[in-house]
Amino acid sequence: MATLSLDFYQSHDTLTLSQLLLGCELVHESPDGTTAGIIVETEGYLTDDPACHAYRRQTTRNAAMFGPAGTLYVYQIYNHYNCINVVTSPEGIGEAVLIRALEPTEGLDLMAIRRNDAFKTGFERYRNNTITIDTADGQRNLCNGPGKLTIAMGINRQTHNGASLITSKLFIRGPVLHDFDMVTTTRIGITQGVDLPYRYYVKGNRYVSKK
DNA sequence: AAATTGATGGGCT
DNA sequence: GCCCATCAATTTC
Repeated sequence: MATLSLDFYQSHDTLTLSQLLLGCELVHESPDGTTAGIIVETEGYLTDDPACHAYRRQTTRNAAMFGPAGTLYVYQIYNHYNCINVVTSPEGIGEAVLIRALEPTEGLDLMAIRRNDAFKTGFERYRNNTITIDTADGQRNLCNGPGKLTIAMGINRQTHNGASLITSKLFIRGPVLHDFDMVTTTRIGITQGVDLPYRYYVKGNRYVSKK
């Protein structure tokens, strides 16, 4: 399946893209190896939406959101975690799609190594945690949340915030999942705009972070 | 089973 | 100083 083009990111509004990205495959061809997973859960953030990081003004943190469509916005949340967004608005406007969960398809062993390394260097209380991919539960645990998938895919703020999904080693391939039912609901973990139905996920998919 | 809480970085309200 | 688009252990029905 072909890599999504600039034209694709430019041709739809943010909420449409939030839905169209479901079933597409996020791929990272890193120096350590390739990992990939099907996007099964997204949230849209709009410029007139109080929950959006770009709601007020451009700052050093949210600057990438004001880049062209197809730019990656990576931000840090709650200490050690990062979350990734696809910018979906023209340059100068800050809208994006948060990728909240992946169904892993490639490089599960590398994902587990990265998650386990993160446990060792992360919060002291989780240092003894281990993920194994021998079980279905272990595999489900790799990428079923925005903080987890960012670790498993080897994405970090330093090298990926502001990067282009069109020209870099991190990109999205066109839909590999077809004919699924989609659930539309409210977003998770926010304190503003809590009633807006901007969260979408693949119905029945076991890798979705939360029902 | 569900609700609560601790960890403690980095950018601003 | 204060506030988080989280994760996983712990506590509480």
